[in-house]
Amino acid sequence: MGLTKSEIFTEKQNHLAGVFKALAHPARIAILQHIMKQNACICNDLVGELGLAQATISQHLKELKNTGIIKGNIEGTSVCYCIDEKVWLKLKKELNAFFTDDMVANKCC
Amino acid sequence: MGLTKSEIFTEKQNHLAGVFKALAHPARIAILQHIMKQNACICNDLVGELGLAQATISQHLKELKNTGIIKGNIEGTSVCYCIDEKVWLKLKKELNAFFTDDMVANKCC
DNA sequence: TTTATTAATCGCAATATTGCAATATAGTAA
DNA sequence: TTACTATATTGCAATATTGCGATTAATAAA
Repeated sequence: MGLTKSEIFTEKQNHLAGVFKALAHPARIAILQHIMKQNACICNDLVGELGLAQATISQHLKELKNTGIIKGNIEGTSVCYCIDEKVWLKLKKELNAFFTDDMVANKCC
Repeated sequence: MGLTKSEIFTEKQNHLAGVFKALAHPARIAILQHIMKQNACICNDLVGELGLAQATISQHLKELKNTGIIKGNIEGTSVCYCIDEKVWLKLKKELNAFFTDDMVANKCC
């Protein structure tokens, strides 16, 4: 049906899946890496850097913004996007918890 | 077009995105958590636990198996799925690196 | 004002994902 | 053998995602 049955899962599970989903595209990975490399903010040099159309990149930025990972400041005619460090560290902790805390010694196969 | 232009990204970016994609569904999160909680392997008690049809769960398991996160051992008539610890730790490192190594002090917005 | 420039949004086509009923396959039990 | 159980696979419908051209909105420069 193409429609995820989110009602049957916990909020935490839906949230985690949502975070992973936001990162589940190479363009968005590339965008984040690009933002991280520049010690300063960048706007849409991305359009030049990545081989994607402006509309496409704008959409990916929107998705990243919707999940809170990045935030944008209008600077004159262009927009400056940066990682939201608070959110970033929170996500890092969450993912780490998923990979660690829930992991019980599991030796069978 | 619905078709990700993976040619224009690095292998690493595509790989990372692929890992995130495998985890980008609450059912797959739930399946992994379920496997982790049981100190032993489980098969398709999942069909009872989660509210999804057998065919659907089998498909999610297949996806997790394809990315290498879990592996399945045939045990008589049923199949025992477990986390592949080697892969799991590798992924944990990779994701951690993504969230840490590439992160440069980034104070602007 | 007019003209660029930057970025967001709209609308569409192509493709992917999700979910499930039905069926197929494989092993066990009788 | 037949019957049963557990999984996998197939085929389909509904929905989501990806990508982009075209347009729009907003600001800057002339």
